[in-house]
Amino acid sequence: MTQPGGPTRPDTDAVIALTGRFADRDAWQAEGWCRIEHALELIGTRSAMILMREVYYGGRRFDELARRTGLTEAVAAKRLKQLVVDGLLQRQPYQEPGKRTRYEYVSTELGRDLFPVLVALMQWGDRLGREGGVELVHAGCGSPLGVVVECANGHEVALPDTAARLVTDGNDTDPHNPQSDG
Amino acid sequence: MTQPGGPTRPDTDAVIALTGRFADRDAWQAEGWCRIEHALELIGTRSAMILMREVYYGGRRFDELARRTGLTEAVAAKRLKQLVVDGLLQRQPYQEPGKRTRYEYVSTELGRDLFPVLVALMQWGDRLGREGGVELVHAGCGSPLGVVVECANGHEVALPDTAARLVTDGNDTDPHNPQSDG
DNA sequence: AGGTTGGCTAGTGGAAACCATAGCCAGGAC
DNA sequence: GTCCTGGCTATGGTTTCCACTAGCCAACCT
Repeated sequence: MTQPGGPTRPDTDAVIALTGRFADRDAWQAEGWCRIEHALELIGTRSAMILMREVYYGGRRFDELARRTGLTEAVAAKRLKQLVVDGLLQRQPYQEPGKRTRYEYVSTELGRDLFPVLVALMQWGDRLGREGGVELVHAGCGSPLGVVVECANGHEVALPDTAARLVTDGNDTDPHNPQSDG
Repeated sequence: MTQPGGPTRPDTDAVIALTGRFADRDAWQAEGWCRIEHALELIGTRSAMILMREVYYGGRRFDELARRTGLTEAVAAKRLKQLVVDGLLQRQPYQEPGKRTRYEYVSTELGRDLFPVLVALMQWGDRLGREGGVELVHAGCGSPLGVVVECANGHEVALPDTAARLVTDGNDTDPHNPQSDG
């Protein structure tokens, strides 16, 4: 798994193998390459994450979301506005009989795609061993949810079987074409 | 899926069904019940997350981690110390020939269990459509990684098939025993 | 003994996150 | 009209995050 002539530090049991141009890890401190950081720019605050949680739990209206998250209205308003700008939520008009038109917040597809992140966090949070809490279960069979890391070919992938590469490297560094490796 | 006599707001297409005592969502704003918040207490900062990222990428030594994350040494030192206290990392002595004993940071099992969270975040970050970046692939077949939400019985679970319940409710609210629902 | 290096620690400051309280505004209820 | 209510907005404060700069300390080297 180690690149020939690659990193100064040998691979160990439980790390991700760096391949291609990314094998020179120290060349990539510059910002803009890490998708985790991109994700955290949008949902890196506690308020953003728990507001999305409440939307998943069916919360829609402003005061509902503010109250159930325990956030102040000021923080909830600011964060909801940002989540709409960022495309995770959208405002939808609604009208209860005899009331004026209001807006509620519902998930966009981008927001719904956050589901695995929430599940992964809850699963990891479960390992922290605090008492009680809420867990997610499969409505069909009642057993608890978790996430499984898989590749696009459907293989379950453990940490030692993982490699990292720059997308601009294409597939020329994948193990099937080792001769083209820089 | 809607609880009989349940919440005031009807279920919609893409939310998690609240079951049992948790169906009264407004009774649970108190802190301590949400595993997402527990998780975020430990890895809720950008610095914690990207330090873990670098450990996954094989970083071990202090200056390596500080430099590759782009964090200042002060921030890196503070956060690494906290990650050790929280049990995600541990300090291991090492000695290069002719050098004094130093410590490097390696993942604990708790830290390694964070892997699906990182993958989920990267997968979601990919949807944000920024150029380039690093992606994770299966070393065996070269195809990109993602996470799949599954229940403990191995069923793949989509958002509308998801229910939330309090763990203290046991299984008495699962769909197989609807008569015991309070 | 003095210099160098790796691994921190300390001080300062700005920005962002969060809380608390108070105010505003549109429109149905009266 | 006036009141009330839901949905914000504004102000002010504390805390946390993070950057920058500078300093410290224990070896190892000379």
